[in-house]
Amino acid sequence: MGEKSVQKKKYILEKAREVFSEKGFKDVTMKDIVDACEISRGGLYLYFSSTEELFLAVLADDTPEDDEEAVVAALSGDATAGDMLALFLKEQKKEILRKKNNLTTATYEYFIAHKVEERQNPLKNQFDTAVRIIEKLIENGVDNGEFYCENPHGCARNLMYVVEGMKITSQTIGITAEAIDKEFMYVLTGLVPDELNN
Amino acid sequence: MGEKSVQKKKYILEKAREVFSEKGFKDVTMKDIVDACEISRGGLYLYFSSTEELFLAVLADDTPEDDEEAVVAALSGDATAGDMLALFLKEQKKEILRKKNNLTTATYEYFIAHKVEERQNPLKNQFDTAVRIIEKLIENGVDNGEFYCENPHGCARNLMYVVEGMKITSQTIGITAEAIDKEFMYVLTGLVPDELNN
Amino acid sequence: MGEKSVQKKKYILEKAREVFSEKGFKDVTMKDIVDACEISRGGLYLYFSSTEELFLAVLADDTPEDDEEAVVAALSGDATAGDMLALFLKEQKKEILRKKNNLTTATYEYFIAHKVEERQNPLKNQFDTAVRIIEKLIENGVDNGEFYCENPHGCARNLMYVVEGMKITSQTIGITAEAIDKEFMYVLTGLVPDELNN
Amino acid sequence: MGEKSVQKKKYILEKAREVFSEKGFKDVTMKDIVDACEISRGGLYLYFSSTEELFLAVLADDTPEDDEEAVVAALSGDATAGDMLALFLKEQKKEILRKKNNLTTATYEYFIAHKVEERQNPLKNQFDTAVRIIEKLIENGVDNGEFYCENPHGCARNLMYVVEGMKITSQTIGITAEAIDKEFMYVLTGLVPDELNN
DNA sequence: AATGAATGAGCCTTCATTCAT
DNA sequence: TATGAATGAAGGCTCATTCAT
Repeated sequence: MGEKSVQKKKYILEKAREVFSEKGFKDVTMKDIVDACEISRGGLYLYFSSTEELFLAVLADDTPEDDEEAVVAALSGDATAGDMLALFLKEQKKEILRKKNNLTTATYEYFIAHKVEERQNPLKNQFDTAVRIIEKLIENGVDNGEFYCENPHGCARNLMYVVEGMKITSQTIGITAEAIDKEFMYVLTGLVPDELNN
Repeated sequence: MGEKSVQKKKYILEKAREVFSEKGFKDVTMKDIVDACEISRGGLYLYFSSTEELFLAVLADDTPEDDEEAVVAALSGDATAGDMLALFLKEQKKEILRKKNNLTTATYEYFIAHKVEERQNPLKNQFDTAVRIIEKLIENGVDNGEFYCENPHGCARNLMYVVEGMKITSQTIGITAEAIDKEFMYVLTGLVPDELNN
Repeated sequence: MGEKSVQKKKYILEKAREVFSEKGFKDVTMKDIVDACEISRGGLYLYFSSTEELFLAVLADDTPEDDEEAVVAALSGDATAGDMLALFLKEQKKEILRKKNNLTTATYEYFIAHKVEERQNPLKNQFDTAVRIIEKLIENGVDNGEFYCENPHGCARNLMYVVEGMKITSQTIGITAEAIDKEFMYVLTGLVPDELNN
Repeated sequence: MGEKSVQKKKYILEKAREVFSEKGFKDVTMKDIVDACEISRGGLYLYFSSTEELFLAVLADDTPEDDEEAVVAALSGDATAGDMLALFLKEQKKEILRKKNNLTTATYEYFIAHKVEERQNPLKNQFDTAVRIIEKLIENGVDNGEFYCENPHGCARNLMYVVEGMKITSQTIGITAEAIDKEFMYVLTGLVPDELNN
């Protein structure tokens, strides 16, 4: 596959991303992709042979770097732990509320229907990565007295389950920005040393 | 609709429940239901005209009572608050891990794809009901010294988001009984008065 | 499947027979059958789900009785053995030359491509039945002095291989009525007692 | 077309032969050939523009010489007529039973579906050539007293129909080495002078 | 000569939905 | 009420064939 094909493959993935973000996973047909890309049916099959394959490629296309960026930002910045945690939560909030170009629905639909080996499950990897980042942040915060926490790992994991809970709630029930803030506030309050809470 | 029809409708819902619990929502066709019920295609349409309608009816069929039972049990029992909360969490755990006759997948699939008016969203109602129950339990616990908690409502809500997070995680990534226990333990630890934690 | 459906199934088989006799087996698509029957695509699938299934049904539909008739005619008639053998060969000739409503092409195409358990192979059964019939005829002829033959079974088998050879030759190279006559004559000459040959 | 092109054409035919011998004729697509040759789609079309053209070229590529060789061998050898006929039949038997690199299936599929002018029909030519060879052999045998036969041409033709019959039987029903031997034996017995048969 | 991306026709198959009985 | 045959739209997929490079 030459240089040109690589371009086209990228182009298809871009368009596919739009389609998945709009229709989720299960409702998307190869025809939808074909229409979105304005190419021929056969043309699409030269690059991808199923919506499954396409979706995994879309996912692979954008998650790794993002994670890496986040990790780098989290560990190398010289902001305080509190600032960084706040930043992280702000990102999560944006993600939870994001309307356009949001693969959450498609991702849930896909992974609900396709049981995947843990090792290769990108959701698992994202979750674990996030937990590690938060844990590190909390530890830093504890070290310099910003936070009080006896079990940073447990706390980080707990926070991520809350985030997951809000993500899915946002998809199925709906959630407001205020509700997210309130929730994060609740969690953060538990981290702040008692003397500062008063 | 006569007595007979009511019977038949119930029968169809029972069978439909089995189908949804096995295949989720999106993969279920009217034909699947017809086959499961061993009735005619036309016959099914006399009662339900789409899988959407059917699924909502299935949901309506079994959630209300269950919730009610739970509420009643929670408020009228004479067990301690701690026992009752433990019981509640045990139920949640069972639900999260349950393999057979589990509508979770179908429910997620349905409500991810169908945005529903908040008021009529059964997931919303279940969530809120659960929060109220837990809140009440915590308050009771605080009153009699079993628990320590400055914000019972926030704590209850937080717990439910964690539960939601674990539910969806169980569907998409997978989760072990141990992981659930650890998580519940973490939350409960935060509720126990400090002097008891040591 | 009710009375009506049985009618329709018969109707489809009739039409399918025409299609197979015109186009052979491999070139026939479900669409060809649909068009010939003037029914809907889905309609056809209610009765048959592949051209393979259809073709086997077409075959099953007309071979058994024919064979039986032949057997009965061959063994119960009161014509001489010579007359009956001549009749049999005349039938074979007609079959070899038949243009319309001829499943030979389709049959060859089908069984060349689909290896079938010997027991269930209709071609095998037809061949063996024919051999038995001829053998019986020859034996009768020998008994009453019409024929001379030391190995009726071998002779019958040989004759059938010749018939098979002419059938396939007719399909691939082409064969004339004269060529068939000449060939049958050659075989028959070997059966007639020497004194009559001169 | 330069020297180089001739080489490539030969190469393609070799590979095509393998494909046809494995898949018959009708199931072979241009893509199959392209894949087998590991050349480009467009590249193949420079040499052959359909599987029909390819198949005819494959046939033309290997039959003429073989026949010629056979003829030469049959007429120039100094073996006895009986030995030579036995050799010929042994070759036929090998051909009938041959599994690998066997164009029989493809050939039947092709010529069943494509009616060809007699003159240009390679099957016709092969058949006629074979008949001539056998006829000659029998005549030689009769001349030197090995055989007894009043109609060498008829006998040769008959033998070839039997061979054809066994070939197609081998494709559609299946045939054993023993069945072939038995059949050849039957035919040969008819050629041996009576005094030798006892 | 050679490549291989691209096209679009064409077949397969499944379903929701209707309707005569 | 209940049946189930029938329809036709829709999506999946594969190929022969072309064409710009």
